[in-house]
This record gives sequence, structure tokens and C-alpha cells, in this order.
Amino acid sequence: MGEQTPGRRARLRAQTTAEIQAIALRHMAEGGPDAISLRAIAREMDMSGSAIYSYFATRDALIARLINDVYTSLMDEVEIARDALPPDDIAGRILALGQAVRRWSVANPERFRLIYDHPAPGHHAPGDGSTFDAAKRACLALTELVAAAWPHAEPVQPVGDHQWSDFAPDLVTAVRDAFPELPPAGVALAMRVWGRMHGLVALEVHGHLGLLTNDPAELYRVELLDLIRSLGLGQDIDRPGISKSASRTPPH
Amino acid sequence: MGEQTPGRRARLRAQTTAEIQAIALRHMAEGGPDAISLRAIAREMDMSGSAIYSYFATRDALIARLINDVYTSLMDEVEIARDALPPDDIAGRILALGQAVRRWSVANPERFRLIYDHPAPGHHAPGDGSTFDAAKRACLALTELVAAAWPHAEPVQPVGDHQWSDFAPDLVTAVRDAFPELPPAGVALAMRVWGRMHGLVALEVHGHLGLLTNDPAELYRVELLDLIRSLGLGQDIDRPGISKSASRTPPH
DNA sequence: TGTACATCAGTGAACGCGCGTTCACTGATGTAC
DNA sequence: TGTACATCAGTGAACGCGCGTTCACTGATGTAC
Repeated sequence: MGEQTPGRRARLRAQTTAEIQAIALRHMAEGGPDAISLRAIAREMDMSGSAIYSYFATRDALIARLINDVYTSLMDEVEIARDALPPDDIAGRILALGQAVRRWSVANPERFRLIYDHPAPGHHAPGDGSTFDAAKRACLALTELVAAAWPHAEPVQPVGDHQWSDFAPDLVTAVRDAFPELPPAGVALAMRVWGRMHGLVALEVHGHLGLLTNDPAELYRVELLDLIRSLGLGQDIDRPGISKSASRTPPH
Repeated sequence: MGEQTPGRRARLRAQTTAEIQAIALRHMAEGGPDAISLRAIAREMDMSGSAIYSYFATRDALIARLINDVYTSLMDEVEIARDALPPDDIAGRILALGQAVRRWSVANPERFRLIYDHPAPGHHAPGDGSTFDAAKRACLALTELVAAAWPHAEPVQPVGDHQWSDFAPDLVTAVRDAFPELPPAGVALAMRVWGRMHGLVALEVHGHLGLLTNDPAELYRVELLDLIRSLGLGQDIDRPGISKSASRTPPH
């Protein structure tokens, strides 16, 4: 009774697969990526260790899947935050995107480490393809905003020496398709914006900032404001939506 | 014959200790921090596994020592690069410091990971004291430059909400001693500068940038120029010492 | 210069651990007639 | 509706591995008289 298109077995299978991943993520959150052990996961599920092999061919396969899913969920969340603001509010969107990145990262430090630190020990990214796709997605989301800001940004940005040939061919075709007006320097700027958003967050997630300040959120907010200024959008940053209170708990 | 003050035994001892550390660093460079195995080190030195315990009480003790030494050597190198320029050339010093950070990091990716990523699995920083000192040293080096730039930077930086109470007491006293004119916002700016220098480098070291561009050095150079501009030192960045050719191999 | 003793670097066997992965298997769940 | 068969999730024992750490010890190097 109750056989949908996926089939009962298929559903149970998917559910077990999901449970394995969930436990793996929790173990990772508790003990780092090395703490992912097929035997330990099986133990927690009251299964024999070998049972996992019906779901993942190998420990590496599980980890590769986790990386993929985690990166996707980060980008989903970030894009939702960005899309909460109107497309023409570029400054607001950049701020929202940046703060979403930080929020997610601080809330999920181990997942952050999984995708941004080196892969778990012994793990070699399979084909590198998926990681590349994820990085490209992140970079493209930023490129879209930078492309919109480019007319304001170009006059106030330092002149660098960037050619199309400096970038990965895949990325180049994707960018030229989507943003025909954007020169190589714009792509470079998008990557620098990515790096700038990454820096403080990486320090915080790895515990280096917490020893020095107890208000990293404000530090990051100001950094984003300066970033927005450096994109030539300085005139937009004192609007109400961007006020301090929006990003910080009670003003005192 | 030939007994100096340290004593022959003491010298041999120091030498063996150094060799253990060197091998540990090499193993780490090859297989990540997990690849540090006391037994493997001993094997390579043609010693029994237990012999290591005359030199380090525990695996964690070895790693703690490595972190300390590596952080110190990074900061030594960085400060030398900075001091190659005259003290009043603030923009030049910032650029030199930043590029030294990147140079060292790209040349020693595993050491970078050792000090900036999470500690090796199972390793809890002993007392956190040493890591704190190292982070403080890095932050103070930047604070010195930011303090010098502050009169130029303040008018062009976004206004944030920073109090002395937002920072670690140790840091506050150190800063107020050394730079009495610098307000809390200046300390915050120093940390943001740190984060900004860290971001692109972290992405590059972890292999995320290499998939997208093959000239991360130029990306980083332009980022530093923009950073210098955002400190109000824009007028200084077109001097010869800062020209592109200084940071990049042949112009074509 | 020679002898007696203390130091201490290094040995090697052992303990106990958890791991990834393979393999021949059982028994329940679903499918076809 | 009932029977015969195929599927396949899960079992449990085993292989072989490397690890950190402890412990009682040996033998060379240094020191004191």
C-alpha cells in the first residue's frame, strides 16, 4: 500500500542515505573532518560497519557528497539573503550577501572548514569538477553584483594588468555570456571582493579574531561598508536599511 | 675535546630536536598535519618509536612547538620585508608587508595551514597563550602601520561603533601604550586590514583561486593598492617602487 | 692516568585502539504469473 | 489470492594496517676522585 513513483524501497534508501550524511556532518562538527568514520556512523545507526557500503562506495565518496551538498546549501542561503533586496539596490545586496556569508560561516564553522580548508586528510577531490563548479557559482554571484557596480567602481579602482587569458576559459565564457560589458578587470575585482569577504570570516571561524575582539560582527559590517565605498557606491551606505542596528543586537 | 658552554650532549640534543621538527614539517608538507606521526618520524631517523619521547613528551607538545616556531618565522620574515623600506614610507611598507605575507604563504602552504587553519586533529592549543601572542604580534605589526596612516585614513573610513571594551584587555593596554593617539576605531581598522590581507591569500593557499585565475599575484597586488587607497594614502601609490614590474615577472 | 660511578640516549616488546574495506551469507521485502 | 522467484538491505567475521604511549632494559658517554 502506498507505492509512489519513487517506490518504497527507493524512499527508504534515500532516507538512510540522508541520515548517514546528517550523522557525518554532526560528527564533523564535533571532531573535525577526521572524525568522519564509517564505522562510527554505522555504530550510531545500529548497523554493522559494512552496511554503509550499500550507500557509499567509499569514505571519500561520502565526503565528496558532503562537500557538494554543503557548498550548495551555503550558496542557496546566500542567494536568498541577497534576493531579499531589490535588484537595483546594489549596495544593499552586497551587504546582505556578505553578512549572509558570515552568518552561515559562524553558525556552521565545521562546514565552512569542510569547503574552504583543505579537503579532509587523504581525500583528493574527485575530478576537481564539483569544487570548481561551486567556486564558480560563488564567484559568479559576486560577479553579477560587481558588473552592476562596475560603472561606479571603475573610476575609483586602481588600474591593474588583467587579460582574459589570466582566467580559466570556462569562467571567461560564462562571464562574457552573462555580462558582455564587463572587462577582465571587473572579473578580477569580483574575485578580490570574494577574497575580502572571506578574510575576516576565515580568521573568525578559525578562532583568531575571538582572542582579540568580542565584536567581530561590527568589525565585519564596517569592512563591508568600506568595500561598498571602494566600489564607488559610497553615497548609498547611509540609508536606513544599512544602519548599524540592522546588523547588531541592541545598540548598547 | 671541544666542550663549549652548552656541552656536547646538549648540542647533540638540540640538533636531534631540530631534526625531529624538520622531518615533522616535511611530513606535514607532504600529507597535511595528520601526517605528523611520531612513529614515522622515528622510522625516518632510524630510531625506535619510543625514542622520540626523550625529546617531546607527547605528539601535541611537538605540534605546539611547531606552531610556535612557524608563526615566529613568518613574522620574522614579514618584518624584515617591511623594514626594507624607510619608516615614513607607510604605503610602501604596507605593500611590502602584504606581499611578504603572500610570498611566504604560497611558498609554505602547509605551514600556513598549520597556523591559520584549525589545529591538527585532536590537538588543543596548550593554554592558547602562545597562539594569542602570535596573533597579537601580527596584529600589532599592522597596528603600527595603521597608526601611522590614521590621520589620512580616518576621514575616508566608514564610521563604526567601536569601544575599547570591544577588545581584549591585553591588546588594549599594549596598543594604548604604543600608540596613545589611536582610537578604538584605529585598532578595528588594523584588524580589518589583517583580514583583508588574509582573504585572498587563504583562498589561494587552499586552492580555490588557482581554478579561476593563473595570476593571483597581480590580483593580490591590486587588492593591496586598493587597500592603501582606502587608508587615504592613494597619492603615494604610483611611485616607481610600487610599479607593477616590481611584483610580477616579465610584463608579457 | 686510571678506576668507579652516574647520567641518559636509545631499544624493543607490548598494550589497546580504531580504522577502511572485503566477502560469503541470511532473511525480509517486493514482483510476476 | 496464492505461490515461486528475484532483489537487495543488512550481518558478522576477518584481513591488515598504523598509531600513541608505556616500561623495563642496555650500553655508550661523560664526571669525580
